Formats: sequence, structure tokens, C-alpha cells
Amino acid sequence: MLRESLTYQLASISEDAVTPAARLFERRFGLDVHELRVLRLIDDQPGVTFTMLARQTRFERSATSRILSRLVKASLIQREINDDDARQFRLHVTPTGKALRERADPLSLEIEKLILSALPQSEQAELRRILDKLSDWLKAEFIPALESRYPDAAPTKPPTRA
Amino acid sequence: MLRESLTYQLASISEDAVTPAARLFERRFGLDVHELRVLRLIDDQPGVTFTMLARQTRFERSATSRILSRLVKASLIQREINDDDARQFRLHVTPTGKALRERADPLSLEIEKLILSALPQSEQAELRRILDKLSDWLKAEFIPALESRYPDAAPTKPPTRA
DNA sequence: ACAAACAGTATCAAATTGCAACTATTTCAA
DNA sequence: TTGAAATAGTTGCAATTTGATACTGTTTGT
Repeated sequence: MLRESLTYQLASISEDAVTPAARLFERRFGLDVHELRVLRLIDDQPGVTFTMLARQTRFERSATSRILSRLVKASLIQREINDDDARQFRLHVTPTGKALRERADPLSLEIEKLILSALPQSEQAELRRILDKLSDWLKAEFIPALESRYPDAAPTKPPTRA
Repeated sequence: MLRESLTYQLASISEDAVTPAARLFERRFGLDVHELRVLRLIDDQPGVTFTMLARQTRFERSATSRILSRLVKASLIQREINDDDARQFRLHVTPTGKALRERADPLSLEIEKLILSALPQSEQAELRRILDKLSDWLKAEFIPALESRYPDAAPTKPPTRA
């Protein structure tokens, strides 16, 4: 009988942790976690462009665009055309958006502290260290390693060029 | 600037790890990770009942039922009515299903080993230990803890009974 | 023998996704 | 300087996924 896989365990943990917390954020701020994440990304990089943003969100461009529209409609984000290149928007968080974020961040930190309260201090730090290492490795090296061991793992779409 | 949240980091890791591997399983075995998981659950508990199974899958009953139907159609799982209670099915993996699982398990183990190759042995063990602890705590204590600190985190549906 | 509860499936509308088409602007080259 | 190709971002649409509800068949208990 196979031990529960690491990937499944990670997915379970994140789901168990995220789902209940997400409901709380939605109740309090009217934003789901995706919207909140986009708000934060923009706030941390005032003037980002849509394309830059979409690269960071890990959802599709179209999904990102729709989230953005909702944030704009809610007056949390402001789009303004870039003087240098009128195809681009520069994105900014409005004062309302900043105020919302300032209320949301402490709650995020509290919840995170609550989750980590399952572990002694020493293990909290250790976990973070290990996860950082693991995510760096996954982003940079996992896919190449996987595809070199299992050539059939490669995506079909962009193959070796016709 | 808020550090990337733990929950988000966990979700990212699991997605980065799962998505490329899932494609491989689909190619090789024609099963997605959910189906494979259900197959394994049944194989580990021959004769489970649908309700028991649905409790373990963490998807909805209707989703579980659909997955099950696909597995049955593919002749990997067999449903037979329970003699004691004809409302229930007892689920069994067919020989075909067992054969498939026997091919899939080694691949799972290899991929897991590959992912963990990012870490030295000592940290691999440490990670597992900490994650086990964390997931136990989340399953048993997180929701109550969250709801007692933030009463508005409670689900709306089953409230305090009218 | 009949009402209520239970196991599991099927159905259908709503939400989500991903792709491709589309508009507007810029670039570059003839 | 004009027009083809590339780029930024949005929108429409079809396909899939989801979730709730209804439904069938069986059992339980009175």
C-alpha cells in the first residue's frame, strides 16, 4: 500500500488551509483570493503593465484580464494608458484599494500565524527554509529533469518546431 | 511588502509539482490524477462502499460518482450490490485495474524521488515529519480554531439550527 | 403495509476555462 | 508615408466543470 504521495499531501494541506480562510476574506472584503492576490501584486509594483502582471499570476491572461476588470469596476485599481506606448496600461492601486489592503494584510498574517501555531518555532523556520528551497528547485529544474527522464512528459503544443 | 503567504507557497509548490506529472500519467495510463486516486483508494480497501469512498476523496459526491462511472466503464472497477444491503455497492478493482495500478505506482515513486532530490536526505525526512504534523493539525483543529477567533468564518449553510 | 430515511445516480443550470478572434497601437522597412 | 507584421490587452464563445436538486430503488421501523 503506497504511502500518500508528497504532491497529494501538499495539495491537501494547501486546500485545507486555504478554503476556510478564503471564505473569511470574501465575507470581510468582498474579494476572493485571486482578486486579493492581483491587488497585492499591483500594489507592490505600482505602474505594472498587464503583461507583466499576467506572467506573475499563474492564471491565463484572459482570466487575469477579467479579474482586473472587476477590480477596476470596484474602484480598487486604476488603469491609465502609458504615455510612451499607448497599447499598454499602467496599473495603480487607488486609495480605496490601498485602504482595503491595509485591512487585509493583518488578517493574512494572523491566519498564517494561527496555522503555524501547529509547530514549534524551530520547525516553523525549518519548514519555510525547506519550502523555499523546494519551490526554487521546482520552478527552475523540475520540468527539464522530468522531461529528460520521461520524454513523453513534454507538452504537445510547442514541439520541436515544424 | 508582505512576504508570500505560506498557503500560497504551498499551493504553488503543489501545482508546480502536480501539473507536469499529471500529464505524464494521463499519457501513459489514460487516467487523470483524480481517477488514479480513486482507483488506489478502492484497491487499498476492497469492498468499500460509495459513501465511504466519497468521504475520503475530498471531492463532491457527485464528482466522485462520475469518476467512478468512468472507471467502471473502463473496466478498472467493478460495482457489485452488497448482499446485506442492496442500496449499497461494494467496489472492487478488476484485474485490469490492478495491473494498471502496478504500472502506475513505480512511476509515482520515481517522480516523488525526483522532486525530493532537491533536498538532502536529512531535509527530506524533516519535511515529511513537519508536513505530517501540519496536516494532522489542520484536519483536526484549524477550522474550530479559526471559527472561534473569527466567528464570521463559519459556513452559512449549517448554522446554529433554527 | 406505509412513511421516513438512506445509498447512489442523473439531470440541469451556473460558473469557469481556454482558445481564438478582435481592436488599437506601434514598429519597421520599402 | 504607407502598409505589413508585431504587440498589448479585451471580449466572445464553446467546452468543460461544478453544485444543487430531483429522482430511483432499498431498507427500516412502526
